[in-house]
Amino acid sequence: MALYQEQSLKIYNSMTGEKETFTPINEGNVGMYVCGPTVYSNVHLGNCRTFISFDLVLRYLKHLGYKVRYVRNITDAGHLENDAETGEDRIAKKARLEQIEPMEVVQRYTIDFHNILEKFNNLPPSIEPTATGHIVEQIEIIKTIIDKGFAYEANGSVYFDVLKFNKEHSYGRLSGRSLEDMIANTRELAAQSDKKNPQDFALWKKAEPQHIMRWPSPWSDGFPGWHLECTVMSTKYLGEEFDIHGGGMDLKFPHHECEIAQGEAATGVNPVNYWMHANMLTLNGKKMAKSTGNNILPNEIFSGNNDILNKAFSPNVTRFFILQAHYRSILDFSNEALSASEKGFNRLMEAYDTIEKLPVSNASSFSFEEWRQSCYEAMNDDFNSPILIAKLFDAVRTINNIREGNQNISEEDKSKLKQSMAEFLFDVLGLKEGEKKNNESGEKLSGIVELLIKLRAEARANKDFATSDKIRDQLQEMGIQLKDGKDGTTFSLN
RNA sequence: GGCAUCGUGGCCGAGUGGCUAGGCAGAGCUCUGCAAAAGCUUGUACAGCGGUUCGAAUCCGCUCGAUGCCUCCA
Repeated sequence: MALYQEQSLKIYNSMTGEKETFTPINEGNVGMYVCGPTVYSNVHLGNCRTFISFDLVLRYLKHLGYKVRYVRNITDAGHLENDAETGEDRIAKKARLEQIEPMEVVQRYTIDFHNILEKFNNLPPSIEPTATGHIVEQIEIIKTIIDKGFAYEANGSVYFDVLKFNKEHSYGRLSGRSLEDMIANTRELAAQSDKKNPQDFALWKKAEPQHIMRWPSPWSDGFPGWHLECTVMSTKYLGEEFDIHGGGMDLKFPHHECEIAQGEAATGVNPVNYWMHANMLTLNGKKMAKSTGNNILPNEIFSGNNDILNKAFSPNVTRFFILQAHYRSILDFSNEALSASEKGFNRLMEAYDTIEKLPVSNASSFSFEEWRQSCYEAMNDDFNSPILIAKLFDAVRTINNIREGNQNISEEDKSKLKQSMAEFLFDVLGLKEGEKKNNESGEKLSGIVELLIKLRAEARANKDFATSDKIRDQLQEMGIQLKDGKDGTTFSLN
């Protein structure tokens, strides 16, 4: 029996604003689509938060025994600067500025994106399609939408007719807007536009002569609109109706709203059952964004080479910091918050390592099953990783108390606890087991330190504290921390 | 201006109509030759003002403040 049959997962659906019991279309299988990055620059930590959030979702679904097809796209064309009338393609702009081919830009930042996510220990998607690889499909769906009467051609470009669509369906459900309000409050300057209506959005844009990224189509040599690629690639690989669609909160409107419209216009059915939106990461209380310079790059965190942090933090700790907040809450990034996470994280991992050394008793003084189920309940409640982590810290206290002889654990519970902790820490939260000093020089180092510990112990036995303190203090200066415990001295590298 | 979200102890962050997470910092204690490290113990906070209720920080209203979207954005 799969775990998902025992556990009742609830997901907050942005469409309804409520937590709903998750039931996939095909039992045991989940289709999930997440909007990926536009690869025109390095991903910053804010971008990463979204992908880490959905990595948590993916991992938990898999842990529950679902077979998940996870599709995450790469936007390598069609994403314009500013508005669609005058904007320049982001990729093309970068290529022009750096005097390289657009595909070089795409390649460079796609590689960067993959590297960073790998450092964060994100699982790769099942399929990672690109917009430029699906031009044919995008042209086909535009034809369909035109045939159904929800799009029109104007001067070589094709626009989605929002007003027409709104008469038969409804536009604005996801973001809680009404088209009437949008029309009443639009700040659109009625510039030279081919659109019938300011709310209409481009499905296909005719390329200006200087525009280098262009493809032939029945309407013009041009390029697809940004919203279209996600509709095409999600439905191509997951079906006209699929389970989960995710993305950053800032994509809710207009991007996801347009996706719903395109999907319904083309197929007549609502494409997505559960909409999930990850909230923003802020820095100094403001949204982290490339355009404003208010951001930090993952590599700047890992190296400590930045003005915000006073030291480097590992990808593991950074991931832990992100998971200590719920994915739907705004999270503020700061040196203090990250150091607090680091300390907590280290304590958690040390307790995990302690489990196997615990003395066992005939019976446990606590209920393992109750604790385990409380961990599942946290995750079942819309992937509440902060609560799960709190439960893991409860286990830390229990583990330490057992070690101190204040509590007991049975042989059976001990192995179960170890297994469960590993599952939650590594499989579900996606943390990496500490980088062990598992190489040859590491072994030699620990041999040397063990020797010094022995010498120091001898000095202490002879009450030669000058020597013993010298060894301890100098090792400390080198970043090797000696820890005098009940059963001898151990050490750790800072 | 419109739509939406949020405002929790020194800091970060969950949650909830009464049983009042968790982490970090602080304090006390244990251990220690002294330290450090580690461990244990310890915190009644929920923007303000009204209202509903036996009871609200949790529901409703207003005020103030912050943020997001409305144009590209994870």
